[in-house]
Amino acid sequence: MSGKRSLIRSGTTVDQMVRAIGDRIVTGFLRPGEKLDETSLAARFDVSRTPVREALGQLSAMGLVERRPNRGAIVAVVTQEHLASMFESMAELEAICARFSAARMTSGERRSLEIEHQSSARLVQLGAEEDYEYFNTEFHTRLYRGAHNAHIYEMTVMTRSRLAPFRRAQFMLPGRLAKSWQEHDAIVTAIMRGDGNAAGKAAKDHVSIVSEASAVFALGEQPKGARTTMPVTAS
Amino acid sequence: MSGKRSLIRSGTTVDQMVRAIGDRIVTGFLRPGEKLDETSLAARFDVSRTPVREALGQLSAMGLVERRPNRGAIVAVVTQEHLASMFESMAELEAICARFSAARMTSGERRSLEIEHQSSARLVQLGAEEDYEYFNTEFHTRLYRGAHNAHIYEMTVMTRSRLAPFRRAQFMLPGRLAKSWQEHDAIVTAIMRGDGNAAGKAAKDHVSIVSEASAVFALGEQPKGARTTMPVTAS
DNA sequence: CAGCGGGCAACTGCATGCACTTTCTGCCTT
DNA sequence: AAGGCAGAAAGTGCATGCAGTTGCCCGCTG
Repeated sequence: MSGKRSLIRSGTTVDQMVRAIGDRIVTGFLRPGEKLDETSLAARFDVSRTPVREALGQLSAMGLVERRPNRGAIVAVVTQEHLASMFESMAELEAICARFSAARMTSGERRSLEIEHQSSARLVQLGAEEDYEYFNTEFHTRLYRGAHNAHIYEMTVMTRSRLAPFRRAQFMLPGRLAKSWQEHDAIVTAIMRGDGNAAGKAAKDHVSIVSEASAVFALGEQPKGARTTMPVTAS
Repeated sequence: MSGKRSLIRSGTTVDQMVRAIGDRIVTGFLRPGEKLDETSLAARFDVSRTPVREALGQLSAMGLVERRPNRGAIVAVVTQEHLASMFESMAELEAICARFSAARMTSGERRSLEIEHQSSARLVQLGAEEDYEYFNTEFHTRLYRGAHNAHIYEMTVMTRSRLAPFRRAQFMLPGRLAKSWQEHDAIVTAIMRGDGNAAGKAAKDHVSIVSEASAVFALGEQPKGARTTMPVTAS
C-alpha cells in the first residue's frame, strides 16, 4: 500500500528509524523497560519490519535498546549501579574535555564560549529554565568540540545521550539555575586562563553535582507501562 | 544449500556475523577501506543477506565499518587525525582506569594483578613476544575491570578494539618488551601504594609510548582507499 | 582520440513470506 | 481448586524477491 514516504528528510529508512526511535528513548517518550514490538513500530512508521529490525539492532549496539533473542527488544533498563557508572564517566569525560579545551581552543572558540556564557546570565535572571537548558546543552557541546579530539567527542556525546532520560528534570531543583551558571563560570574562567587542571576539576565538580541531583530524581520515578500514540512527524 | 549452521559459536546468526566480521576487522584480516560486499559475505558464511546487512549496520554503529547509502560498506578508514584522537583517548581512559583501580581494586584483584605481572617478567627474559602480548592484554583488562565502572569499561574495551588493527606490531620494536614491563611495573607499584594520581600518570605515559610506536608503524602501511571521512555523530 | 551518453550489469534497500520460538489460554488431570 | 499441559496466537529470525540506484562498458560523436 503506502504511497510515498511522506517524511523523508535524510538518509535511508533505517537511519530515520534509528533517529526516530532513538529520539523517543532519549527524550523519555519511550521509557526504560518498555517493550519495542517490531510489528507495531513498523506499522506506526509505515515501513516494513526489516528496517525496524535493523534500527533496533543498531540501537542495541549503541546501548539504548536491549535485545533478548527470540523475546523481543525493550528500551534499555539501566541499573542504579550502571547509571552511577555513566554519571561518573560523564564527569571524567567532561573533565578531559575541559582540560583539553583550556589547552587547545582557538581564540575564536574561546571568544564564543565566553560570549554565549555571559549572555546566558540573562536567562538565569529571568528564570527561563527551558531556554537555559538549551544554552546549557550548547555550552557543554562547545566544551566537547573545543577538546579537538573526535573520539572523545563521540564518546562524550554518546554518553550524554544515554544519560539524557535521567537528566531532564535537573533544573527543577530550586536555585539550580544560578548555581549551574556559577559552575559554568568557574569552567570558563579556568579555560580563559588556560589552566587545564582547574578547568578539568571545575567541570568534573559541575557534572558531579548535576549527577547527584539527577540521580535523586531518577530514583523517584521508575518506569511504568506506557503506550505510544503519536503521529509520525519527523523529529 | 548446506545443512545447519556449522560455523561459529552461539547467539543468533546476526550476532555470529557481527563477531565474525568484527574479528576479521579487528585482527586486520580485513583492512581499512576494503569493500564489504553483502552478497559475497552472505555466501562466504552461508547465510542470507539479511543477517549480513544487520551485522554491517551494527558494526557501523560501533564505528568499525563505514556505510555509504546505496554504495555499499567498507571497513572503516580512519584518518591519521582520527587515529591520533583514538590513541589519545586511550591514554586518558587507561589513566582513569588506573586511577580508579588504585582506589577501588579489592585485595584479591590487587593480588592477582601483582602475581600475574611478576610472572610475566619471565616472558620478557625469554623474549616470548606472542605470549607477552597475551599477558599484556590480560594486564590491561585487569586495569579496566579494577576501575569498577561498567561504562568506562565498555568505552575502554571498545576503543581498544578499534585501535587493535594499528597496534599489532607494537612489540616489533627492539627492547619494547622490557620497557613495557617496566612501565607496567610503575603502574602496579602505584596501584599497590593506592596512589591514584601516580597510577594514572604511569598508565597514561605507558599508553602514550605504545601509541607513538604504533602510530609510526601505522604510517608505514597506508591502505589503498585512503579517503578522509569523519564519522558523523547523530545529535 | 578524447569526451559523452545510453544501456546493462551489479548491488543495495526494503517488503514479504515462512519457519521456529515463546507465550498465553483454556481444558484436563489429580 | 491447583497444577500442568496441549494447542493456538503472537512475535521473532531469516530467506527470498523485487524495485530502485550506482557504476561501468561500449559505442557514438565531434
